[in-house]
Parts: sequence; structure tokens; C-alpha cells
Amino acid sequence: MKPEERKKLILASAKKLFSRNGYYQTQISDIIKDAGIARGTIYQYFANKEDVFVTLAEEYYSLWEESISLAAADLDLDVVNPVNYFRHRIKRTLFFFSQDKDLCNIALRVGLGLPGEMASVIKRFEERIIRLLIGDLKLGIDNGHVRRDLNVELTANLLTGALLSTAYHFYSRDAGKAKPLDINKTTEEITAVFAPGIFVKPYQPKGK
Amino acid sequence: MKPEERKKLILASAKKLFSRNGYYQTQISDIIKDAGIARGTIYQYFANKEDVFVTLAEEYYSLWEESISLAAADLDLDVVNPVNYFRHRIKRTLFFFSQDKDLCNIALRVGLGLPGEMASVIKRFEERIIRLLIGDLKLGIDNGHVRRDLNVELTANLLTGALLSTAYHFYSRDAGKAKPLDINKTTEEITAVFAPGIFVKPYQPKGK
Amino acid sequence: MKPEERKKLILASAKKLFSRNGYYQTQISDIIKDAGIARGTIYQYFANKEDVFVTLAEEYYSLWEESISLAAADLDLDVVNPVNYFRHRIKRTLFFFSQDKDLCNIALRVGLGLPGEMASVIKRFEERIIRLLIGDLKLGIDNGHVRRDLNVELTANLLTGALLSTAYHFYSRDAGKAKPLDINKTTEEITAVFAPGIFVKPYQPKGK
Amino acid sequence: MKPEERKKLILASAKKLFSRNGYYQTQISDIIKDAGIARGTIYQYFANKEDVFVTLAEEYYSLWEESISLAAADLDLDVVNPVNYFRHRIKRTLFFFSQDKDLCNIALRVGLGLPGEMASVIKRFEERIIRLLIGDLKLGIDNGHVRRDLNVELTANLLTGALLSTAYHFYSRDAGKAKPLDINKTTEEITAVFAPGIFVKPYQPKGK
DNA sequence: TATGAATGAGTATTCATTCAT
DNA sequence: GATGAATGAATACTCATTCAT
Repeated sequence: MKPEERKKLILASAKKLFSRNGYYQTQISDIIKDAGIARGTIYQYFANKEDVFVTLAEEYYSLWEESISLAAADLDLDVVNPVNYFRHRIKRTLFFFSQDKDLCNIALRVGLGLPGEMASVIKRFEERIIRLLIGDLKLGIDNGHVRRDLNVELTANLLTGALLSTAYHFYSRDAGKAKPLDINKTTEEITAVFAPGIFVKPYQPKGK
Repeated sequence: MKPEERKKLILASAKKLFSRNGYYQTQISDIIKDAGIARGTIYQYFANKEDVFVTLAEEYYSLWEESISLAAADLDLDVVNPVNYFRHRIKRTLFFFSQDKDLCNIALRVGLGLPGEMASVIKRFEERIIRLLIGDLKLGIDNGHVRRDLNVELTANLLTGALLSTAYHFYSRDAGKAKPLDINKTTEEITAVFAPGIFVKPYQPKGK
Repeated sequence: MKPEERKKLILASAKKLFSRNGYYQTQISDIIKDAGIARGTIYQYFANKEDVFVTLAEEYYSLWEESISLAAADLDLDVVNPVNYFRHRIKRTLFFFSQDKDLCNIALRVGLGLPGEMASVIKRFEERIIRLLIGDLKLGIDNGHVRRDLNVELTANLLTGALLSTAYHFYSRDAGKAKPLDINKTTEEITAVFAPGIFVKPYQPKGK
Repeated sequence: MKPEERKKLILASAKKLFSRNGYYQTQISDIIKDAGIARGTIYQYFANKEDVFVTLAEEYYSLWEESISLAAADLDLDVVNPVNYFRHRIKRTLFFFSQDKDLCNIALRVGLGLPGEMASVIKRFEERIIRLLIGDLKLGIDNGHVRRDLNVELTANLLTGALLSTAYHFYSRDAGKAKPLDINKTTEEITAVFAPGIFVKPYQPKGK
């Protein structure tokens, strides 16, 4: 097996176990047993347990950045109206988290309250989306689409909290009871809740 | 010193340390050193480290329940209009979390991703507020104040996520950079974002 | 309550608990709870946990000595024949241990393998009975009742081991399955096993 | 060093220390210091301290079983008379315990009065020999060699108690004062004490 | 004398990490 | 590179004993 494959194998096991049991409840022993490798091998790919976690989180963060870029690239900004852009952001975010229950769990629960660098990596997710939304909203204000008196920072926070909380509740590993949401429909419903309070023009449900 | 006082002393030290360093980074040694008691003493009041955490969380949850009851008792429901009621909920929640940075940190970050009973206690906060909001929204629909087509469960989730995220960002121990918000003003701003998408009648900013 | 009574109360609880759970599995907490006294009180009557055990064992040993004396006093040595004397020793021993399951357990199991003074106190039981039997056998040899070539020390050991083992198996707290023996009948059976190998004259079953 | 050797090393240290100081007076620290290994190493071979003890006892019990089998295999049952068979049992038992002072101490003293599984393992020794003797005696009765009216269970108990007590007194680590017995001579003496009370035919000293 | 809260030395056990093979 | 036996610092928890009230 090639080194890069083995590294992925380890990360896959770590992801599964961190997600299910949390960082401290997951032992190196568990990971190597699940990955089917020897105790020493994991230290050939990672400096220590924390490094496994951070690597995992950073890879996910990269995917996330990529997904966000796609979100922007996806749209023809000239023809798209502001609400549609907003709609798209929401959809992309939900879609991203819905793809991997385990990573969703790690980024949205397990990673919170961890010490040192691990916390920082995880915090970046939230900070990144907040910064993004702040940019969106400021642009909207400049273009006259968004209410001038909107508290941009607070609103970005509200939106982020709302989106991540929703993602966790409906797409995480723990989301046993709640049935996975239909992303298109949910996007529309979230837009329906937020758009009227944010945008200047009366909000029009999609397709009308 | 009376037993009850000493117990409070221990909980105070634990709260401070759990909040700053997290559950696993906080050693029993740290707590007893901070509380100025002997190693054995803490085990006269608590079965084990987990029990310290759970007791802390449960006391906080009781305050929280009490605060919620007050929120309702506060208002003269006959004269109050639906949006004002909503406004009040938000204000109360923000006010509650703003009162204790440490507990805010514990309930909103440190406690997440913990194993066993500790997780359940912490989850209750979120579940409780979601259930409350679901009740509010359903009532609003029955009374004709809230949009009939609103996805009640989703919206309650959005609101809860938004509120708790905001509380954490502006009132927690980690909220170093962000200056503490003025609660009245913030309440108004949050209401301004959510009300138009939730209520039937056009939203009227307070005092107009 | 008078001091002496309270001391007995404590010893009674200790006896019960040591017998059931062993020395190390019995905590001071268990004893005081069972005795219904405060933690500090036990230290007004005993120097420490070991002292409780030793006191218990020594009281029992005194009873034991007393019982042995009675055994001798009981008999009219002039008219009694040697085998009857032997018979009497056995009966007395069995009777003594059959009277208190808990003490039987402590002297015959719990006390063995304990460190320091506790072991010595317990060992005395065995040593005492061995010395006694050695005396008996030597006297028997001098009087021509016992085989001259008998290894006295070894035989005393065999007899003691046999008697104490039997006492434990049939009278201790753990002797759940075995039904308590009828002492007269058992004495006769034991005599029937040992007497022929020890005494010079052919052994005569009692009553013949 | 091979794993199996190291395990034996640990067991050797544990045996020595348990035998001298008892189970509770022996610390894990003592064992690892004596074995010259690191603290964690012992837990690679044993689940916990109790497991060390139980493993020790069980290995000893296996040797014991093996020794018993040999005892039977040793004899040409056709030519051997019943008393010789009995003689052989006694000799084998004494021989077995005389071989290892430490194990003798553990099985006959230290192990008694221990809690849980440890007690059960130790109890097996006694139970096994009792069952064996019961079998022997019953067979003897069927063949007409042993007294029909003998209380088989009681006699097996007497014999076991006598043998184990003798083994402990003369071969254990604590048997400082008593000089180790010559097994052949002792076997003959024990036979001389028991045989006349058990067998039908007049007992003949060996070699006459 | 009785109490019971406080004490802290003592101890088993865990688990990430290392390193010789 | 891979292995897995060995390591030992770290840590929670116990429980006999003390002593101020």
C-alpha cells in the first residue's frame, strides 16, 4: 500500500472514531485497531494524536473553502439577484455538511471545547462563514439591496448560528430522530425566514 | 464553614477552571488547589469529577428554567402583542447568558462533545429552548399571527442556533475581542431580522 | 448507653462484617454505619482498625481457653478412659466452633494471611490446640494408652488440621451447602477414624 | 526477552512477594521493582493486580491437577493393594506442596479470605482433593476394603484438613522452626494414623 | 464523650509515545 | 517503512485517621 493511501486509511478510522466517541474517548489503540495497522505506524504519518485531529480538520476545511469557491463560481453574478445569491449560500452550506455525517459531527460538536490548536482549527469554520456573510451583507448594502440599518456583524452571526445549528440537527451522526431534510426545500424555507428581515425589496418566494 | 458553602466554593472553582481550560484539561488537583481544600474533601461533596460537572450544569439549568418562567410571568399576555412576546423571549435569553461568562462558556462550548451523562445535561439547554419556541410558534399560527406555511421545527432550530451562537460570541469568556452588546439594542436588532419572516403583519420597529 | 455496651456494639458489627467481607473489604465506614455511631466514636474505643480486629480475636481466644478448661474440668479423670477423653476433646472443639458462624469464619479463614499482629493472634488458636494435643498424646504414651512409636507432633498437627477443617466446612458462614452436623454423631465418627491409629487397645465404639 | 519469559518473570516476582507479604501488602510497585520492569509493562501481561494473583493460582492448580494424574498413572493398579494406593495419595500430596514454599503459602494461607474470584480459585484446591478422596473411599467401600459404616464425606474432609495443615506447617515459607520432613517417613506415619480407622483389614506397616 | 467534616498519603491504572528489531 | 513491547508520567480516587466543635 502506498504511503498516501495508508495515511488516508488512518484518517478515515480517526474520523469515524472521533465522530462517534469524541477526541478524548478515542484512544490511539482504537484508531490503529480500526485501521488495521501497528502502533508505531501511526507515528510515521502523524506527529501525535493532536496532529491526527488537526490534519483531519484542516483537510475538511480545505474542502469547505473549495466548496465555497464553487458556490461563487457557480453563479452568473450579473443575472443573479441578491436573494438568489443568498439562497445559494444557504444551499451550499447545507449541502456541504450533509455530505459527511462524521465530519459534520466533528466540526460542529466534538471539536468545540478542545484545547490549543485543535480549537483554533475548528473555530475557523465558523469564523470563515461569518466573514463571508459579512462581506455579502456589506456588498448588499452598498448595492442598495440590503437594509442600510442592518447590524451586519450581528446578522452574520445569527445566520451562521442558525445554519450550523440546523446542519448539526439534521445532518450529524447524532441526528437519529430527525429525518434528513430535503435541501432544496429547506433552503427555501430558511430563505423565507431570513430574507424579509434582511433585504429591502419584498421577498418573493422562488418560482413565483 | 458550612457544608453548603463549601460545596458552592468547590463549584465556583470548578466553574472557573472548566470554563477556561475545558473538562479534560482541568484536573482535580487544579480544582482543589483553587478552592483551597484537601484532596479528599472534594469527594465528600461529589462522587467524582463527572459529578462536579453534572452538578454545575444542572444547577445552571435550574436557573435557566427559572429564568424562562419569569420571562413568561413578566408579561401581561392580554395586552402584549405577539411580536413583543417574541422580543421578550430573545431579551430574556440574551440576558441570561450574559450574566455569567463562565457558565455561558461551559454550556455553549466546553460541554459539547463530552461523553455520557455530561452531554445529556448540556443538550437539554438547546432542546428546552427549541421546544419552547416550537410551542410559541404553533400558538402564533393558531392565533393567526404567524405565517401558516412556516416550518415550525426548522424555524425553532434556526432561532435557537442564532440566539445561542450570538450569546456565545458576545458574552462568553472567549469573547475577548467583541465588546459586550447592549441587550436592548441587540434584542431589537434580532427582532428586526426575524420578525418579518415569521409574522403575518408587517413588522413595526418598537417605539414607532 | 454505657461505654462497655457501646464497645460490644462496635465489636458485634465488626464481627459480622469482617466475617462476611474479610478484613480489607470491610471499611471503617461500614462498621460505623452498621453500629449506628459516628466516625470519630470508634476511635474512642479502639486505637485503629487493626485494634478492632485484634480485640475481636483476643476475646474469642479467651472464650476458647475457657471452653478448653471446661472441657478438662468436665471430666472425672479417674474414671474416664483415654479414648473417652479424646472423644471429649473433639466434641468440645466442634461445639465451640459451631456456636458462632462469624467467629468461626474469622478464625479459620479471614484471619489467615493477614499481616502483623493480626496473624499472630489468629495463629494462636491453631498453636494452642496443637500444644494441647501434644500434651494429651505424650501423657497417653506415658500411661501406655497410646502407641509408643507415634510421631506426636505430626499427629497433633493432623488432628488439628482435620478438626479445624471440619469445623470450617460444616459450621462457618460459608458452609451454605453442607447441613450442620450433629455434634455427638460427628464426634463419634471422628473418633472412629482416629482412635484405631492412635491408641494401643482396639477401639471400641461408644455404647458397646 | 521473549514475552512468555517476561510474563514468567513477573509471576515469579509476584509469587515471592504475595507469599511473603500477602496480597494487600504487596503493591504493584513492589512487583515491578522486583521484576525490574516499568510500571506499564505489567499491564501488558495482566489486566490488573487481581489477574496476576488468579493467573498464579491457576497455573499452580494446573500443576496440581497434573501431579494428581501422575499419582494415578504411577501405580500398577492391579498389583497395588488399597492401603498402598492411599499411601501413594498422601505421598504425592506432600511432595507436591513441599516443592514450592511460596506457592504453598499462597494456596494455604494468603489466598484464604480473599474476595471474589481469587477466593474461588484457591478454594478449588481443597475441593478438588476432597472430591478425589471421596471417590477413593467410595471405591474402597465397593471393593470391600474400606469400612462400610465410614462417613465418607466427613472422612475426606478430615484427611484433607490433616494433609493440608501438615503441608503448611512443614513446607510453607512460614515453617521456619519446623525442619522439613522426610516425605517417605512422614507418609508412613500419616498412613499409620489413618489406615487403621479407615480400612477393614488390619493395617500392615510397609516393608513388614 | 460524641460528632462528622476535613485530611492527604497511598495506590492502581491509563495511554500517548518511543525505539530496538 | 513497519512493528509492537516497553515505557513512565500523569491522574482519579480511596479510606484510615484526626481534631475542632
